Amino acid sequence: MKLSLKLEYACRAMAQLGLVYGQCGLVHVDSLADNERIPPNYLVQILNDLRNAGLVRSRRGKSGGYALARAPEAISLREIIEVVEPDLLEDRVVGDGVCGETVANVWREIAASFCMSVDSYKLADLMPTGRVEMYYI
Amino acid sequence: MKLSLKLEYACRAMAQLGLVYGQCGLVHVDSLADNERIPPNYLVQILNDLRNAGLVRSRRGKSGGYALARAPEAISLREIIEVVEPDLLEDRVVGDGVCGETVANVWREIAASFCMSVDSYKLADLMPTGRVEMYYI
DNA sequence: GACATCTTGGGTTTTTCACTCATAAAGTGA
DNA sequence: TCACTTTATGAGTGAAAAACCCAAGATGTC
Repeated sequence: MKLSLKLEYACRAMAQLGLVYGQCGLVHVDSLADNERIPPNYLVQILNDLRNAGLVRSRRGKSGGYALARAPEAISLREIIEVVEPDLLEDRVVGDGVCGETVANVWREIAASFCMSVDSYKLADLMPTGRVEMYYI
Repeated sequence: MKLSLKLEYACRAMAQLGLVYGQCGLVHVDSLADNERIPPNYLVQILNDLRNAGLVRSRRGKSGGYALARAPEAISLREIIEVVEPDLLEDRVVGDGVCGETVANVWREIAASFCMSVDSYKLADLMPTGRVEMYYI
């Protein structure tokens, strides 16, 4: 399963936000970037996309930062993929030539089962459960 | 499901070869390329890979060409992927940061289910069943 | 108003994709 | 043996995408 760095970053950042969900404090980009080893400048773009999609909310200025817009159990992995790498969910098969149709049909089935799979995973499944070493700022 | 052109070409070419399996004649590259709308020069490379992997056999010179090495029912979609785009089957997750581990675990599960899925599809499933318009040379 | 933080848009570097082309190797038929 | 046909192989190329970096602006808090 070839997943892009961008998608992995998004999953990790969301999981990290999930860990502090309910503590009603916002997390800074730099904090997220440090904890998950993500280039800060790149993470900003990803968080921006997630915010525009309504998965994350943010505030500017001093004591600004990011937080989940919903509970980790209410956000599916599929929603994250949809924001960051929508092509992974759509089945883009050309379907040209004599066997194009049948080949495309098979891939459509495979894609459908993949979609169902990522839809059943929730953000909570991406979060570590036990005691986690975290550095709050 | 974002599949590369190369993989789709491979599926279509293999399916096309499957259609003439058992007729003990070899198919030319140009014939395959025409029937499946694939750039001939590119198709040569793909067929070469498939041959090195033992999925296809070939002969040069006049009356040369390509044919399946096994029956369409005995070749799984997974084998084709393994040759043309192996990254799709391996789960390349970095797994860095605080949530890297858990995120990687989830993707491993998803990848495993994907592998099983493509393993259950056979080349025969990619071939059109009814009467097909084909131009034999 | 000073400062910290998010926001936005553009730019850059590296890699991958999807080919093309030239040349070599090998088989066929005369 | 020679001409011809077909596959074999490796190098090269143009465009696009991936993975970033940076700067200037907007918006908060103190």
